[in-house]
Amino acid sequence: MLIYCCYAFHALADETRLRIVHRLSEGEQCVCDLTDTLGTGQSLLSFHLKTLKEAGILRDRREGRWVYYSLNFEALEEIEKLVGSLKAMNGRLQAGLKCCE
Amino acid sequence: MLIYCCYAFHALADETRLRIVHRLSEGEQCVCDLTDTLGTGQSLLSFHLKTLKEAGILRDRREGRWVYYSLNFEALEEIEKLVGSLKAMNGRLQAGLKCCE
DNA sequence: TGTATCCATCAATGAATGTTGATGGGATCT
DNA sequence: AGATCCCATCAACATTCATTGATGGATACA
Repeated sequence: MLIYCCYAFHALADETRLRIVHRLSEGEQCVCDLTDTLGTGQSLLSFHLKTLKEAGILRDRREGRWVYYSLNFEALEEIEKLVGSLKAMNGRLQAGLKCCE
Repeated sequence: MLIYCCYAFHALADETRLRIVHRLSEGEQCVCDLTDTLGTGQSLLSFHLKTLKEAGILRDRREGRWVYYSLNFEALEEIEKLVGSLKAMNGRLQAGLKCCE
């Protein structure tokens, strides 16, 4: 889980990719729409989409000439769970309890 | 918020740093303890601690010769909020509603 | 069949980053 | 004051990564 999140964090640790994710949080989009919206070169955008996809954060779906990308709900949940678990242990210790895992 | 989380994600996008964060989730520790636990060189560990601190994820506190590091609860909450908001919008669209921001 | 569109891949370049070893600064102890 | 311990910083190197432009593959349309 730590290792997976390491990949996921790396995928999210880029301004262009975060903007992509933010756009896709509004719903699935094809590459050409993202190119227009983000003002990025098509080649570069494709590289970032691949990075996000390989990290499990995006899914893709082909429809004719177009490829649609969308967020992978489960990946976001994994990240949220990890961060939450760190917080949880922190909170327990702040309350004077011990970690039992 | 996106920009801040970009820095935070970058800080977390490293296996050594994730292990540091995981250790510190059990409570604050001084650098020499972390050096023993993680088996990392002292110089390298100091570099990673600085990276995490500059991203706002860690706090440090000096006590005599020792410097103690601990997690910054607020930073983790920011990350959790961002990831959660992405999920939330995604969910709304899956339910057929529109994003109104 | 030929052309146009959408997208991925490749090669090349420059910048950023992780790692190591050596040095130095600050605090404690004798 | 001198020695020792904890930690940060510096220089140097190798590696990774973002970016760009060119090429190619797949699909749709005339």
